[in-house]
Amino acid sequence: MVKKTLGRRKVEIVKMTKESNLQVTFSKRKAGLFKKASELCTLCDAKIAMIVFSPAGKVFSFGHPNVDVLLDHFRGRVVEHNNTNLDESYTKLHVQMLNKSYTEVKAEVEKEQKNKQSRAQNERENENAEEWWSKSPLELNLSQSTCMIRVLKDLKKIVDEKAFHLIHQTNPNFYFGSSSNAAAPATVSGGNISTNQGFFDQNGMTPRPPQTLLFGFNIMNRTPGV
Amino acid sequence: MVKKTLGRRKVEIVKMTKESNLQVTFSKRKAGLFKKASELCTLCDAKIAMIVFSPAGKVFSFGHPNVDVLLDHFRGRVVEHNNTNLDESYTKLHVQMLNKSYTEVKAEVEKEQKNKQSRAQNERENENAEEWWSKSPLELNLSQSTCMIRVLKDLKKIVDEKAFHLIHQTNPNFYFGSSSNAAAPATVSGGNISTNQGFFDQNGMTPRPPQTLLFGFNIMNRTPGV
DNA sequence: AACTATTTATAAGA
DNA sequence: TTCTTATAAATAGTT
Repeated sequence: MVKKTLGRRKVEIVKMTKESNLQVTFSKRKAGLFKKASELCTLCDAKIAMIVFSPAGKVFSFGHPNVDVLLDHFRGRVVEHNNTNLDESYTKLHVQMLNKSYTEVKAEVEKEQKNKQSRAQNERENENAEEWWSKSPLELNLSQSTCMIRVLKDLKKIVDEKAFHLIHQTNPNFYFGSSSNAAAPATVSGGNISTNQGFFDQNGMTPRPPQTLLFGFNIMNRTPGV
Repeated sequence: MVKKTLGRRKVEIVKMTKESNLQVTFSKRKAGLFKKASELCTLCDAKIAMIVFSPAGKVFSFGHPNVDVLLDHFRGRVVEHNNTNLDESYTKLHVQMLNKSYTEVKAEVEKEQKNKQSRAQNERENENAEEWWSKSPLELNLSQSTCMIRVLKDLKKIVDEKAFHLIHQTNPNFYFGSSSNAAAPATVSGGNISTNQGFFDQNGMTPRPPQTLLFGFNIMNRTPGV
């Protein structure tokens, strides 16, 4: 009895050389990663926000219950939300979110794909979706804000602890500020820029202010080109 | 020959009932998730930012190359960065970041743990780390900003597409605005709040503005209580 | 997109 | 928590 395939082969975790494999591997592993995240959310009642950029610059996000409130708080808007004009500040941000677990979304998407509609129809309807997006407000109450502050404090403490150990270990492999082509690397007390592995490795395009910033829900079964 | 254990058992992906198992499962699966993310980054040159909240509210983050630049751009600060006072705006945010892959950090942390120092020593040194943190500026150049804008546009398009399908599927299981105990749930065109699975499930604490917002590097081998 | 042989992750138990 | 072990699950290479 001959073997049909060699089966899974062990791979070394280094940058893939074969471009042909990279895309499919990216898709497969991204799906796996989102699934794992979803399972962790369900099993352990965890909250996870995740953003994945493909090498080509496409963006995929996973969020349970949603990504955006999390990030908004992380960015120091907590205090602002304790004030009065919560709705306004949030409306300006065009923050909208969905609250579906990955598995639910995936199941739904799969169901959808079976009785899929014509592409033209989708195009038309997308315009309505756009309107729906940008109009919806987000509210955040005091209890939620204060909770987040506590969480932030925890995070800061953790990071401070870890940061010290890492930075004082004669290993200069850190990233301070922008890296790839900054004119004047900022010198930091106790260290300076040593890595050139910048986040942005693409050439720029026409700058245009984003109108709505949306994420915080799961995009899966949708990998149109990595 | 008797079996020493039953081995891994199949588990249904639902909220774990046994509290005793939940914590260890959370730790294990979080480690696995971070490892998978790290592998995806290395293998496929992907960029990933991930934040995980344990049910107890502890925060863990993974970022490659770092989380913070990503989020900062997502939050609509792209235009701002195309202007002049980049350094100032960023300094105000106290944005600092590390650029180490998960595996590097993990290896380092492990090494560190072997010749660990006394806790008192760490405490003292932490104060210096704090100072180092809050002083470092971050720079972002034009090319990077414009690149991010493109990425944002892609993201918005993806979300808009998917959002339509999801919202128009007679499945009201979405999350608009805050949920748990908002006084007046916002009514959105075409739907309103139906889920009560709020992100915040904890009681508030004394509100205090976070001084520095730091993340974007990997915290692993550090799960002091979920 | 499917298929399997393998590798990898991990549930229980210690 | 950390280690072990048997098994479930993910996935690399192929079709």
